[in-house]
Formats: sequence, C-alpha cells, structure tokens
Amino acid sequence: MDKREHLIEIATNLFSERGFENTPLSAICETANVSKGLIFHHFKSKNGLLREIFMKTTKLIVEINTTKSENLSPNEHLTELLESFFVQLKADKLFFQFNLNVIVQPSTREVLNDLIKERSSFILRETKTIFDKIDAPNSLVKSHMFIAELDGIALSYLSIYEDFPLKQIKEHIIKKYSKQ
Amino acid sequence: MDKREHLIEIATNLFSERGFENTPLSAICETANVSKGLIFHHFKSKNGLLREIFMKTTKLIVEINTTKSENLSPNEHLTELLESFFVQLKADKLFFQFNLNVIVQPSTREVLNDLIKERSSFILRETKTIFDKIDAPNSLVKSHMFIAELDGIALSYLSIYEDFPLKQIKEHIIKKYSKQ
Amino acid sequence: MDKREHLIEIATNLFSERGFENTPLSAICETANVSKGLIFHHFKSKNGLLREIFMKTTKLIVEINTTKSENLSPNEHLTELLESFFVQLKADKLFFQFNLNVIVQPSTREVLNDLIKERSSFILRETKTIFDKIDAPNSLVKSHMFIAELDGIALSYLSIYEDFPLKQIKEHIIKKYSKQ
Amino acid sequence: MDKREHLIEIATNLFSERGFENTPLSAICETANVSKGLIFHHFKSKNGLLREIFMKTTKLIVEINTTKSENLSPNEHLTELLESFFVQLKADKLFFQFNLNVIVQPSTREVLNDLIKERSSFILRETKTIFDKIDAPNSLVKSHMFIAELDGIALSYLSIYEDFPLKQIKEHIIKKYSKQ
DNA sequence: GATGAATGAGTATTCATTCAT
DNA sequence: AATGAATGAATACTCATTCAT
Repeated sequence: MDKREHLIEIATNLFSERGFENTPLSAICETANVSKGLIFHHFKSKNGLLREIFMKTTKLIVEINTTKSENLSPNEHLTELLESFFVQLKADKLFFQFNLNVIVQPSTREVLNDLIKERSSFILRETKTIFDKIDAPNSLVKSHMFIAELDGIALSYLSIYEDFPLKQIKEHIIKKYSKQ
Repeated sequence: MDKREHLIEIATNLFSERGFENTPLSAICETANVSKGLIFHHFKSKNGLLREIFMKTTKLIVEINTTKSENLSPNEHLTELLESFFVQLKADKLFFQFNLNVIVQPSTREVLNDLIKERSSFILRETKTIFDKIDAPNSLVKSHMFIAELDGIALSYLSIYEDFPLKQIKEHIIKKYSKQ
Repeated sequence: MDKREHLIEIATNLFSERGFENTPLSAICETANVSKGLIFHHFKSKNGLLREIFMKTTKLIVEINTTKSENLSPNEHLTELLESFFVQLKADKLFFQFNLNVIVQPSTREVLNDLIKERSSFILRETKTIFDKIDAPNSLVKSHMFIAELDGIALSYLSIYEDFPLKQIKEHIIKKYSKQ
Repeated sequence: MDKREHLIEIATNLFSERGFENTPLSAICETANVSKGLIFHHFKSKNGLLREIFMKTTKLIVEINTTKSENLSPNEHLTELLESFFVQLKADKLFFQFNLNVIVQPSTREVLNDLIKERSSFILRETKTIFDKIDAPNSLVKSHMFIAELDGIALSYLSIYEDFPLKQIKEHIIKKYSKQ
C-alpha cells in the first residue's frame, strides 16, 4: 500500500466533500492514519497536494480524449463526448463539484492558475478540432458555446437546481448536436 | 452616513475580490473604519452578513425582472434579458464571481441554502413564463438550457478562458434566441 | 410594573440557572425586554446588579430570623431553624446554588466581600445567641459546626450527590439538635 | 522537562488562584513559556485541560485512600482520615478552593459531570465501609453526614469566615468521631 | 520514509461599558 | 426613564508549517 497514493485518494474525497479551504490537513491525516509530517514530506505544502490532485485529473481527461477512436463523423464524436459527460456527471457529482470549486475560488484559482490554463486550452483545442470539420469559420465560437453549455449544465445540476431535469436536458442537447 | 449600509457595501466588495472565506472580518472593519463589535451588533455573525448581502442581490434581481415592460414579444423579451446580462457581466465581473463562489463552495452553500433556492426558483419561473409563449411543451427544458448557457458563459468568461470571445458569443446567442 | 424590580427578579433567576459569569447582560435584557442601557442606568454595572441581588437576599434572611418568636426554648429554636432550612433548600434549589456560587468564585467573592462578611457574621451571631443558652463555653465552636453542617448538606445535596437522602438526613440532624 | 506535565502543574495553580473561568489560556502559556497551540495539541480544549487536572486529583485521592493500612479500628480509621483532612486543608487552601469552585459553578460542573460522580461515589463508598463497622443500619446517613461536615468546614474556612476556629473545630470533631 | 511535539499568526466571536439622543 | 448604536479589549480555538528524532 503506497501511502502517497493513499493520501491523494483520501484528500481528493475530502476536498470534494467539504471544499479545499474547509478541509484541514489534520482531517486528511486522521482519515489516512498518517502523521502530519508525512504530507509535507511528500507534497511540500497543502497547495502542493492540491496541485498534484488537479494534475492527476487533467491527465485523466487527456487520456480519455486521446484514446478515443478517430474514425467517427464529427457529429458522432460530439454525441459520444456528450454521452460520457452525462455518465460521469451523474457518477462523480462530488468530484465535479470539487473542480468547479477550485476554479471559482480566488485563492485556489491562483495556486492552480497555470494548470487550469493548460487543461482548459487542451479541452478547447480538442473541441475545436471537431467543430472545424462541421463549421470551420465559426468553430471557435461554437466550441466555446459547447463547453459553456456543459459547464452551465453541471453548475445547475450540482449547485443550483435540486430537481434539475438532467435526463431531458441530455436528450435535448444530444439531439441538437447530432444533426448540426 | 448609515454605517450598516456602508458595511454591507464594503463587505460586498471585499468578498467579491478575495472570496468570502479569505476575507477576515478585520479587513472589513479596517476598510470601513469601524470596530469588530459593530458587525456582530448588526449582523449577528459573519454568516449573517453574507446572508444579508445575498438577499440584497436577490431583491435587486427581482426588481429588475418585475419592472420590465410587458408589451414585448417573447423573443424581444429574451433579447432584452440577454443584452442586460452581457452588459452586467462585463461591468460587474467581481460581483458575478462572488455569486458563483458562494453557490459552489460547500460551506457558504450550506449557509445560503434557502436563499439560493428562493432566488433560483424565481429566475426559473420568470424564464419559463417567456418560453411558455414560445414552445409550451418544452418550456421547462428550454428554460433550464437558457439559464445553464448563461451561467456557463459567465463561468468560462470569469474563471476559465482569459481570451473568451465575449462579444461574438453574445452575437451568436442573441441571434439564436431572437428567431426561436 | 417597576422595570427595576423586574430586572432584579429576572437577573436572579438567570444568575441562579447559569451562574453569574456565564450570564451576559444581553440575556437579561432579552428576557426582560429592555435595552442594555437601562441596566447601567439603574445599577451602574453588572457587579452593581450582583450586589443589589445579594443585599436583597441578606435582607430577607435578616427579616426571617428577627421576626421569629422569642418564647421558644433553645432546642425548639434550633429545630425550627432546621425545619425552615430544609423546606427552603428543597423549594429554592437554584437560589441556594447561586449563593454558594458567588461565595466560592474568586471574582464574585471579591466584589461581594463586605456583603458576605456582613451576612455571615449576622448568621453566626444569631446562631451563637442560641447556643449560648445551651452550652456557653463551647457556643462559638458549636455554632460554627452547626452552620458548617448545613452548608455541607446544601453542597452535597445541590452539587455532589444526585441521590442524597435529604429526608433521612433531616430527621437525623433534627433528632440530634433537639436533645442537645 | 515534560512540557505536558509542566502545563498541568501551572494550570492547576492558576485555576486555583483565579478560578477556572477567570484564567485565560494566555496566562497559562505565558507562565509556562509555551505557545497557545501546544495546549490544544495536548488537551484538545480548555475544558480538556480541566478534565485532565480533575482526573489527576481523583487519582491522588484514590491512591491515598487505598494504600491506607487496614489493621485499624473503624474509629481509629476515622481519626486518621480527619487528621489528614485538616492537614491538607491548611496546606492546600487554594487547591481545595479550586475543587469547590468547579463543582459549584454550573458551566464547569457540566464539563466534569461524569468525573465528579465517579469521585464522589468513590468517597461515599470508602466512608460507608468504615461506618458499616460502627453502625451498619445507619451507615449511609452517617457517611453522608460525615462528608457533608467536612465539606461544610472547608467551605466556612475557605470562603466564609476569615477567623474560622479551625483548630478547635478539629479537636471537637475528632473527639466526636473517636468515640462513636 | 515517518512521527509528533511545538509554533505563531490568524480568526470569529463575546461582552461589559459608554454615550448621544 | 429608556434606547440602541458603537466600542475595544479579551478569548478560545484553528491550522499550515517546521523540525528534531
């Protein structure tokens, strides 16, 4: 059992549940049954731990997007992206919330600035590659709209509307992008 | 000079700039040139102050939406809403960020739970009134999509993409909703 | 309705229930439905209020003891004192506790120093008058023992032993002093 | 030099002198020359420190009472108890006062509730064991009277009568219990 | 790699008291 | 007599971080 990996896992869960600022390292240590010193030994600081977690997530996102089969039509590709987005959104509510969290909070935002830029420009690039095949002249605007819609749906679903009609929204948006 | 009102104003600014959790009451007091005790005299607690600010914003939103002239076609109404949204988004960046912030952060989210519900259901109701006139059977889904798109745009613009093409997005979305 | 008297009554109750140090003036004001300023107007300070309450109690004790019929034998007198002590102890638990409280607590003890001396020497004097008739040479020691026993019983009953056998103790001690 | 033990010692002294509620942690830290954080590291809270001190005292009381030689007559045993009580009362005035204090004060009383019960039932049990040998049918009442008398004497001596005739009271009570 | 004692700066909150009205 | 805005000093407690072992 790799304690380093174990710590990352537990910290991710706690940060997701309570938010980064409201999760003292002591809580992580107690849950993981390790000493405080060990966190600093492995990650230098609490911010270091946060960056490590954020980087891991980005790596995951990149992997998912690059291993996707390339012999799909652009519309099929969009549909596939949407499908996996809605599956994940439902499965990993807390984790999505954590990502929203650290991006929106000024203090964490500052710590993660470079990593957020890196991740978001990757996502924009990937999306734009698809829209280039559909409507090249407007691909940038359409990509931004596509991303904003998904973020907005996540926000509404996770933090605003308890009875958000996720299923119907999914059908609506998939229908919209499958024939564009 | 009403110190109570003054405190709300200054706190709103500071919370927007630094985030709620990262703004100590001492900072507010120093800026407003009052004692710490006064905040507790007027607002009971830091959370009390937060609620007061959030309620004031809701009141503003309600006012704006209810005084709107009623002799517009639904599409004109949407256009008008969009116009004012983009104007405000650009003018009050920090304030939008603050609202995103407290909604997404678990700790503040909990404190404001009832107020967030109240505000968000008001917005949904108002939006649905418009879409009822355009496409009654799908008005709920379309309202949710409309709101999610705007929230997503705000999120992308404020917290993710430094070079977000706000102007073109605005044109794109106004065009879309003006002929729906 | 005399607000001054009303305040004393409410403060006595609250001090008895929570202890003097743990009863903020704000609690008294809320319960009495008056402003904070009024307490300072009437009593100068929180300590002033405490002294007022303590003095009132002493006055009561003095009254009870001086109006007592004087045509009793010393042993009958002791029995009568004991009877009224046990009746009061059972009826006014909280109030006894409050008196113990302020006497034992160093901070309040200091504030009430002169009043405590005054009251306790009155009680000793009265008790000694009785024991002088029973056993003059040892009257001082016996008076002190008598007072200490009652205080000790109150202490045990109120603060130490939940199942203190008050009734049997009463019988025991009355029997003891009725034939001394 | 064990800082934990050192802290307990210093806190005991200060609590005895000023009372628990009137001793800020800062006073303890300054006297002990340690940081505030250390108290919370070792005792979790101010109340935790109080409990630790109270427990230590109970342990001491238990030790003293259980190591007592068992080949004494019950009356000799009582005399011995009384002798050591009066010696300690004179030597450790402040410490006795502290114990009275925390038992009588509602707030500390609540914190120590279980520990007070534990200690007082131990004392009652031990006392009753002696009186069982003297007057079995009335042993409970006599034990309670014995304890109440000692508590009452402590109270009078420490908090009420400046010129309490401790020596004569001691002789009086020892004489009384040596021939019972 | 791993522990845990120790630090110190920071933070919300309490509360008696004052004073203008 | 009565109010309540305003103060400011005090206080328990939190928490990331350091460091000797």
